[in-house]
Amino acid sequence: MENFPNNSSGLELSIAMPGFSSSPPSGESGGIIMKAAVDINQVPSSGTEEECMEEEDEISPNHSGLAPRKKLRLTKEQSRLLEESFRLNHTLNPKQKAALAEQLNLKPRQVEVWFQNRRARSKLKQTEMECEYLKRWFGSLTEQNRKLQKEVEELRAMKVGPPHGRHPLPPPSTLTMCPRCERVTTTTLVEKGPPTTTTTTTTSAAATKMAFLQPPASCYN
DNA sequence: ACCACTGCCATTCTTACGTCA
DNA sequence: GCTGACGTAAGAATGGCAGTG
Repeated sequence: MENFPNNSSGLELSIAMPGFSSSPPSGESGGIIMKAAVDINQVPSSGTEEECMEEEDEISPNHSGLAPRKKLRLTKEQSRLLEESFRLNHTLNPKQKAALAEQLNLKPRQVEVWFQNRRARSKLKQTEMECEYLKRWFGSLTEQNRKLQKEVEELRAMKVGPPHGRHPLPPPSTLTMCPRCERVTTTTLVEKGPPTTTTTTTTSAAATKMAFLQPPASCYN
């Protein structure tokens, strides 16, 4: 059973989102090929931006207004290694940071910043996906609400005067939302049973329409 | 209480790309 | 087709704040 991500640090949805491709995180934005992209196997030669940066950023640029800060563009290989590390760990301890920085020929601070920004991008992506998910959920609930309203109207009509020998309607159902996890359930009342006897199912309509609709793991705890 | 360190966040700013005249 | 101006997205970097040991 897939779980809705309930830890924001997890940052990885395991749900299938229609219209969303789990694109490679950062690096190449939307298939854009950067002109300045360096060959993976190419060792940065003297004069590449990385080394310029390495040399220049000893000089504290910026808000003095004098030396405009130079922006480093990571090579594909550097990005690849960073992504690989990120996949393993979303945060680095000082040792890992230093080792990675040395391996990439970057400063520890740069590695740190990259991870910082990478976490932010993940979170943003996560938020966007959750937003989309909630929109779809809302749409589904609206539809379900519409059906239930219709059902209520039919029941009211029956109460006024049911035709003789008419096939009985299915028992009325209600939507309830778990206040803790906001999981919506459809509750069907069973006639002649004790008041607590209900058959509770997850919103089947929504669940079938939206394969990604999964209750949070906390719900099962 | 103070300090150093670290993560997060909002923001700035550079760079590369696409579009258009 | 080429070119320069302009707008925009991506992402590297910065500064500030809060939490922690």
